[in-house]
Amino acid sequence: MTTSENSTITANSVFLPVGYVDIEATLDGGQAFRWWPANDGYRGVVGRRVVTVSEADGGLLVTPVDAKALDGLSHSMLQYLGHDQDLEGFRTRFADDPCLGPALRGYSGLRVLRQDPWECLFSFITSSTSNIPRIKLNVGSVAEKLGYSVGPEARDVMFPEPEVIAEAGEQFLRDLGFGFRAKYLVPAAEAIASGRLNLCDLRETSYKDARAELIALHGVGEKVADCVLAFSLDKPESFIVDRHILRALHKWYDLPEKANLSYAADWARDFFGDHAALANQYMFHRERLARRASEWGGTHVERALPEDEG
DNA sequence: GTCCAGGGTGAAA
DNA sequence: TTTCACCCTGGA
Repeated sequence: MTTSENSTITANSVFLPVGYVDIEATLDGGQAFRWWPANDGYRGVVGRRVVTVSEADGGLLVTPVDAKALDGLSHSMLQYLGHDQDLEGFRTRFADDPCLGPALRGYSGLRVLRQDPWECLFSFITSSTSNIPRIKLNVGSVAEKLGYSVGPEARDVMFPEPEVIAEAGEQFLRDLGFGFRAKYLVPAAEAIASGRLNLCDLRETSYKDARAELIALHGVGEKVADCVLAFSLDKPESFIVDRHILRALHKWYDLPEKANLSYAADWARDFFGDHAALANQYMFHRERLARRASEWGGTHVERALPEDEG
């Protein structure tokens, strides 16, 4: 067993001392779409590795399916989990915020992921007028059909390269149930395959310029662009507004009556600054819990502790 | 069985 | 600035 400041490695897994992380809300809460429940945790693909992630005391336990894949695993996982983000600064700054304060005390384990930009872009173009179960179905099926296998199960695949998607073509995606989104996905794949657009370069580009480059793609509007910027391109100042978030902003903050989605996003970026993406996730999660509670005929109550399993 | 909403976007009015 | 078509899947 070896120990470092960042992780503890045992025979077949790595412990990441990253504090409490709510893996269901973080990995399966609408940021990423290819994590599946497995042995008291979630199984998915990060880089070239199939891993199982489970919550452990004071952090996360990460177990690669291939036991030889331990080298560099903790670094890769810390990157993926956005561990370099300013979570502490965010917690301190918004501890007394009327919306975020209770959210932070109730479920502190949310993180903003740092995903592969191409898979992220593909997923959020797919998300247009869709819902999470269907996005998972679509993204999962194209991955299984075209992705490079890196493990024993059908889902253990790397997301197909843009070249492969471009080659497969629009009809292929339509046949998989992508609907009208297929006509956006193939040109996007071609733009990246041809080198006309380099997604990873956008990590070094300013928020504003990177956003403009994404929106230039057909099928990518402000909402999808902000998802990709927040969840894969290192833009913590990104803020995603859908109608639920818009309602939350009106409810908790003094937003002008006439504010539309676009105005609200500008306002939120200005208000939350470099913590906008984190604020966004906590707000979204709070709204989602509240909605779920009301659908079940009750009211959402803030909890002091995460999910105590009965 | 029908009806409808779902983390939108682009084009036309 | 507002309205509408676009595909289709799961839940009510």
